[in-house]
Order: sequence, then C-alpha cells, then structure tokens
Amino acid sequence: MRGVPDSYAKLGAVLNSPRRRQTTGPIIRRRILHMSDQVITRFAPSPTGYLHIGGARTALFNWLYAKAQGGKMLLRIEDTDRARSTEGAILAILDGLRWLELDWDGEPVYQFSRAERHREVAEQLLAEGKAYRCYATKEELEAMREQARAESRAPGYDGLWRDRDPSEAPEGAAYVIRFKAPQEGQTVIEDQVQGRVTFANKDLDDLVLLRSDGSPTYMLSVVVDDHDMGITHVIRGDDHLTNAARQSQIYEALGWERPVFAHVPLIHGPDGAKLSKRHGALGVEAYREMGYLPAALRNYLVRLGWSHGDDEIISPEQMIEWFDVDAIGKSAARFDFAKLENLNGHYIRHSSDEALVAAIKSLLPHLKDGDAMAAALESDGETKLVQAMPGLKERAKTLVELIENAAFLFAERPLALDEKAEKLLDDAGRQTLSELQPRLEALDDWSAEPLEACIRTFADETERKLGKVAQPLRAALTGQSTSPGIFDVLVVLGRDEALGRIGDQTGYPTNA
RNA sequence: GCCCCCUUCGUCUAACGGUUAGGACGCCAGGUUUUCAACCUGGAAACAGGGGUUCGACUCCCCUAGGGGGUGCCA
Repeated sequence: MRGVPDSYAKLGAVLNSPRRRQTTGPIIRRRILHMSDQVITRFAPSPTGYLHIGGARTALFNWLYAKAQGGKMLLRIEDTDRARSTEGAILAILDGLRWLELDWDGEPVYQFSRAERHREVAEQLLAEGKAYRCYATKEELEAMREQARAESRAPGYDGLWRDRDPSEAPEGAAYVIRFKAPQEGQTVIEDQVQGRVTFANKDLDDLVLLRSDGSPTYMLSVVVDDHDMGITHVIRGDDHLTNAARQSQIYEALGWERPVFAHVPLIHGPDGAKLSKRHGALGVEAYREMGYLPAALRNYLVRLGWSHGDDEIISPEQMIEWFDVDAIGKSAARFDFAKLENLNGHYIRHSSDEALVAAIKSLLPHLKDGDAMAAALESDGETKLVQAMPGLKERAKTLVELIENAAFLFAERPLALDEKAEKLLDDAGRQTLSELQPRLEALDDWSAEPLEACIRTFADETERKLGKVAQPLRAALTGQSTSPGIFDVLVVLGRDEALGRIGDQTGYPTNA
C-alpha cells in the first residue's frame, strides 16, 4: 500500500497542474473520499467477439493503474446480450488476456448471472418513482425519432409514458421500465482524461433499464455491478463518454457514489478511420500468430495515447512505476505496424536464447505450418536452435521471421535453393566451393576460429574477396542469400551436415 | 440533424506563456560489414486556418474547417 503522505503529495500535484485547475472542486471531494480506499479497476469486455487491440489496451491501462496504485483489477464479462454473447468469445478474451500476461484478481464476474440483482434495483427505482413503465411500441418509438429529427431536436424518447397513468396502458401490453432522467440542469463528468465534460440533461432521454422480457440493459447493469464490485476507477474507451453521463444520473438516483471516470481515446486504423478487420482490429491472437511478443505489444500499446517524456522502451517495472491516467492524451491514435515491428525486434534481440526457443515452441501449435519444426524440436533440434539463436535473433522482427530464418537448420538434404541462392551458385560459385571443400574436409577442429581462419586464408590465397567465398557457401549451406554469420552457420550445422550440403552443390560427395 | 470530444513532422509523441519546436518509428544519404539485420553519423519532415488576450503564444479564449465518438428494448 502506498503511504498516505505520498498520496497527498500526488493529489497536490494533480490539483496543481494547470490542466486540472478548472476542475478543482469536485475532484477534491471525490479524491479525498477514496483516499484511504484501495483502488479497484475493472476490465469489462462484452463477449461478442475476440479481444481486439483497443480492448487489449484498455485492459492494459486498467491493469497498470491498479498495479501502480497497489490496487486490484477485476474482470467482468458483460454478457447481458444473450443473442450476441458466445462461449467462444469468452474463451478468446480470457486466453488473450493470459497471453498478454494481464492477470485479474479473483474470478471473472459474469454479468448475466447478476440479472436478478439488476432487476431488483430497477424495481426499487420504480417503487421510488424514479423509473416508470413505458408501453410505447416499436412503431411509436420510430415515429418519435423521425419527428425529433424533423424538428432538429435531440432524438430520443420524448417521455410519452413518463407521466401517464399505467391504467391507460392497453390490456396485457408489454412494457419496459424506463429511467426517469432529470429534464433540466446538466450532468457534469469530471473525467480524468477528458477533463470536465458537461451534458445538458435535456439531451439525455429516459433510457430503458429493464427490457420487456424483464432482462436488464447494459446501462443499468454496469452501474449496479460497478457499485457492488466496489469499482473506484472506470477506465474505458471514450465511446462510453456519453454513457458516463447517463450512468451518473442513475448513480445519483440510487444515492450511490460515482466512481472516478477516465475515458481514453480510441485507436484508429492506419488511415485514420475506425479500426476495421482489415487493418488492426484483429484479435490479440492474430498478433500472437504474427509473432509478436507480449512484452513488445504491451510496450507499443502503452505508448499509444500515453507517454512518459521521451521514453520509448519501457520495462514492465517502469511501466507500473510511471503509469498514471493523467498522462493519457485526449486525441485518438493510429495503429502503426512499422513501429510495433521495430519494438518487437528490440524485444527479440534482448530476449535470452532459451526464452525465445520457449516462445517459439509455444507459438508453433498456433501456426499453420508449425508441425514440421515442432517435430524437429522434439527430437534433437532444440539444441541446434538454441545454439543458432544468437545469430538468428539479431535478424528477426517477429517470431515468425525467426522461425523462417531458422528453417535451414532443419532442412533435409539436398537443399532447395531460392532464386538468389541459385544465382550465387553459378559456375564461379560452384568452382569456389569445389576448391574450398578439400580444405574444409582436412580441418580437424570444426569450430568457429579454425573455420574462419581456414576460409580467410583460402580467400587470401586464391585472391578472392571474402564475400566471394562466403556468399556461395551461404547459398549451399542455407539455400538462401541471407543468414546469420557464415562461420556460425558452419558450426551450428556441424561438420557432417555442412560438408554434405557443400558436396551436394559441388557434385563431389564428401567422404570425410 | 442533435450532443460530446479531438487537431504538433507521414505515424506515435515531448512542450505545460519566452526552445534554433525535442525524441521515437518510418524515409533518404553516408559509415561499418562475409549476406541480411543490428549499430553509428548526417538529412528532409510538424504547431489545421482565422481572430483575440498578452511585452511575448504550440501553450489561454472565441470562431471556422477537418476528424472521431454518441444518438437502440447493443455493449
């Protein structure tokens, strides 16, 4: 737990920042109320699809804030829409969070299981005259909207049944329970990211709390659950900003204290438009399959909208230490794969060889063509892969690339050559290898230094530049024109395999 | 239509009334080099526009334009 003096210092800093100056009053009140309490955030996805990148960042922010404050992050599955919620989506979301290493406290709360409690609260509001039965039909509602539009008014429910006596209702007609929202004055949100946001109450209509089938709507459920779960800070996408106003009214009606709100701007696609499947609203599992490391993705995501000076590479520890919602920007960010790749490359280069092999092993089952390498690793390939890793990891931006670049290790003789390798192994190239082959065969210590000495001497003596020797050799050994350092390749492959691959190209099978 | 929010290099961002407007990714040029990466050096590249306030505005206010979100018996 954070010490009290520290919290006060922090509060002071927040209140004194020019950005917050205008919102002093209300913030003081709420902040002090929470001062002694533990921070409890929540991530509340609706299981209607995978965990997309925006959701992942929201989860990360909630997680970071909870960690930074020594609090908790709870997980709530908002599955009140029975038609659209699926078991598969729930699994995908949990799996995605685990992969990103964002753990939550306690068991996930399934919102649907709390429907009875939600209904109870709706009935209470009804009994207190803060809600009412509405018998309007679909057609009536549609007409209402059109008329509002025609009159340039805010569209929405016009209060048709707000003050009507229920006895006027048609016999046995279906009804919903609507919230009797205040019609005058304004509702103010003191948002930790957006600042003070004011809504005129006349623009906020009487929302539905309970559907005609008796099921609670999202707007009711969130308020009740956030309250019952003791949520102190609601950090979510700013597509919920208007909802915050409506929810505030419900809190007010219930006499409950509101949580602190922080609405973070959305993530857009590279073209600035809303994220669509084509450019980035992929499930996090897609990022795993593209070979991104969770740490790299987290680092990328945290910098999308949040900053700490000029820091770019931020360790998990620093992230937790530095994170705070008031450093979150107010404008939307575009998703940029190039930067993600760059970061991922950095994290790959700085991972241990063993960690990368482990990451590859856990990724392989998720890859279409992962079986072959998985099998190779099962037998004796793992040692080779670890051995080759220092050279490989310098050259890969994703695990997928790493896997592709490592493929030559496990390739069966004779190797298939790609186009560039084919070119390198022209007559001159093969001639070079033919001359080199006996020297290598004669070598009795097949390790890096002797190999390098041997090849450099060979190049010198035959008046060839090293590249003229290394490239054909690389082509013969890997089937490609690029690879880790050639001496390392020679060593990792081992004497027999290396000489065998060279022999395949020179046409002189080696006996050595 | 109505309501709310946003606007610094192509992208992510720093700046919190006084800077040659900084960093990162990407891009370009050079270096290093057995290939490719990595790495090093250098370069091009931004305050959306217009009004105020002020001795002084990227920073504060207003308007315009552009972008985004919301406007459900979805969440």
